[in-house]
Amino acid sequence: MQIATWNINSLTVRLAQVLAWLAANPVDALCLQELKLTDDKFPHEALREAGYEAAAFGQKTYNGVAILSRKPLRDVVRNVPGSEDTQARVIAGTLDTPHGALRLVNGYFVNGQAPDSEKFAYKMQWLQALQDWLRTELVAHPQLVLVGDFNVAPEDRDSYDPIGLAGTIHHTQEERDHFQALLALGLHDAYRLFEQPEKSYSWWDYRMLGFQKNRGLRIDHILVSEALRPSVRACTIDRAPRKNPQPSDHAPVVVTLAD
DNA sequence: ATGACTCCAATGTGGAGA
Repeated sequence: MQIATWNINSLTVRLAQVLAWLAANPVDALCLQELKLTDDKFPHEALREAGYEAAAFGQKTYNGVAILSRKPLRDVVRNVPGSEDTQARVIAGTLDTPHGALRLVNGYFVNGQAPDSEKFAYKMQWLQALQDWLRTELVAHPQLVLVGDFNVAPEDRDSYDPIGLAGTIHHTQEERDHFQALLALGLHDAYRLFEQPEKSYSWWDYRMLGFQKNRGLRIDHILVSEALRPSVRACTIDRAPRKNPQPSDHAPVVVTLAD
């Protein structure tokens, strides 16, 4: 089975591209971030015609996450329970597979703006709350996949300019420590389970021909639990949609698990 | 370069993203 994650930077603007991508890549589940629309405007019907059900968690203007799936998603949770977060950043649900229940957690992690900002402090709190929740989620759901736009470049090789950007947002030690703390829960970066091309990124700035010059960051990730690790067959970044007219600034990441 | 590009809310221009 295949699970994908894609920050589409407005589902209103990108719906046609999402449908085209799904037609070419009929994954079992697609996790979206930055819907930028309220739930009453979510395009359930267009997605249903494409063969996907959706659990959405949106808000006006900013944020918003959804899980699209070919088969029903159950036990859906919106945001980290008890977190009182006013921003729509997490949606989770369970898919029943031939190998048992698979818990899927989709996050639009806080950007954090700058290391000395209030938004960065919020990012740190948010990451801690996610970590604390996932610790218990993993006990309840040994087969768990955490996907999303993490807004963290975990290592220097995940940035086009690790020296020039050292200590700036996405590159700070605090953010990387949080990423490592997620791995320490018993999660594995699916992309790094395989040999990958150098300079592999999932996001490129719209400005200054960022994509054309491959000045990007690898900040969209798929983490799999220990129980799922032996099942992972591949993990790839699909750069093709970034070449579309009016693209999202992020590319989809896809993991393939043994059937 | 407090930039660049894109989206949103809104019709002025600024916030936010990363």
